[in-house]
Amino acid sequence: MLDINLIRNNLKIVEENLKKRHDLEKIAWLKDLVKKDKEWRSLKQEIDNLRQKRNQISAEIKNAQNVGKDVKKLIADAKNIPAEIKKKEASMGKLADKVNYYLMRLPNILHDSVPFGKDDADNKVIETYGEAEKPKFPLKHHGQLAAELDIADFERAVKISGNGFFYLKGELALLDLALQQYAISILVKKGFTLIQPPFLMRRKPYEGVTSLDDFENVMYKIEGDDLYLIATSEHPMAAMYQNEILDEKDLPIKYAGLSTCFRKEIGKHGLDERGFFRVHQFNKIEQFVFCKPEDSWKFFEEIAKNSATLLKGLGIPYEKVNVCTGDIGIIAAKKYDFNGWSSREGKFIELMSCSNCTNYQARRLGIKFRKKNGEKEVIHTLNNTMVATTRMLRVIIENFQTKKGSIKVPKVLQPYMLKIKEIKPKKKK
RNA sequence: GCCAACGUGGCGGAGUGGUCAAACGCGCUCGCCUUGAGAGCGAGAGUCCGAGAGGGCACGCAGGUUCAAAUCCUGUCGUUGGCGCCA
Repeated sequence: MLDINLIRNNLKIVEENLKKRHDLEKIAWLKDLVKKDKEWRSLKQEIDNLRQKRNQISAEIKNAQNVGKDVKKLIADAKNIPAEIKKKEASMGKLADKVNYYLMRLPNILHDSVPFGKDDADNKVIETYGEAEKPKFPLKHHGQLAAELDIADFERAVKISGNGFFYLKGELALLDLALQQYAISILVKKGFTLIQPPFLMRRKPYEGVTSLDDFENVMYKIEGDDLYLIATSEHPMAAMYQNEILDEKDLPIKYAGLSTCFRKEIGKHGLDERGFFRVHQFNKIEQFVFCKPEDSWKFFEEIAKNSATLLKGLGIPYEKVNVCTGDIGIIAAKKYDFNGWSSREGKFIELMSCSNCTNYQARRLGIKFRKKNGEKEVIHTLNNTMVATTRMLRVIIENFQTKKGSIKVPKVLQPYMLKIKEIKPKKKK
């Protein structure tokens, strides 16, 4: 959410920002927003004056009663005021709702280093690692190979839970855990605290961390309870300090969120969307940082580097992309995507998404910090995927498969999976 | 899940329809004093509108009653205790 004072005092900045984002239809909102805000303020003044009058008469009534005077006339005077206040409050409420509607939907102010562009074609690759090689033999689709090796069962999962679910078995289940543990080990060494949040959240705090559309399109609701399955641990982590004032000396707070994620949305049907790419349930380690405003760009680079460390460790070629002004979401001021190389498909696929939300997310959540001199300021929040296991499993299965149909386990993961070096076809007994 | 009590500042805790928004105590920030620390003294610290003067709101949250609500009523969330259920 944008600061209303920015709109009151620096409308030009907001307008330029919308132009950069190619979000032109929202420019038309600004005029109405300014007008409604003005109306709201003058109405508030009227209401405050009425309240003052009412408070004065109430005090007079009290004083008159104390000296035994008749208060009938005063009470009659006061009697009409509450109704008048109520009427005006209803109009004020409507104005506030509209102002809020705009504020919630106007996007964050972009950082100057975000490349100008229209859509994902204009995103700038700013770093590459490894060789994006074509395979030397025909690679199998990860879902097919996993089924052949009997380390995943999609068909039976469909039978009991529907499309988009899976059983992980044996070495693949171990590999899933190993990825999480490897990710955790990197982050914990960097001073992150591992945190396992609740996997279900109430509606009201959830509204603070996601768009209303998500409730319809993405999130699973528990029938009969005011609870939703989390779509990412970012949500319970961000909501954690809602409406709190943190102490400057406790910052930064760096969390490595560990959770299963649940999402209704599911990709188009077709070969490349089957298997582990778009699924209703997956495990994820997520980086989340609360910090002082002056530190957020430093941490933005730090959490991006952690993702790079993980990909390098696994030996997955990647490109780091500076997402352009037209393709970035409304919450982030700047975003890097990390896309891993899939040699079977011969293209990069999105594995991680790293955002500096500056104070945009925190303002909506009401998270501030108290400075040493007692002043309060809205905090900055950042998040970045460390590893979303199913996507990573897909890349590992496809990139590290051998001609004879086995899968080589990346060296860094071997200590976390009982020293298994290779997932081989099982011998028939 | 049921029953009961409770929910006030950074913390402990007063206040049970109007003189109250925070007595009293602890902690915090700034200043004076001091070589320094401590003690002592003084000032400050919710939020919104307003250039300011000033005013509004705020006692878990949301409603209601009343001229007037921390205080009365209803709902809700939470805490604690008791009972029940249960990996």
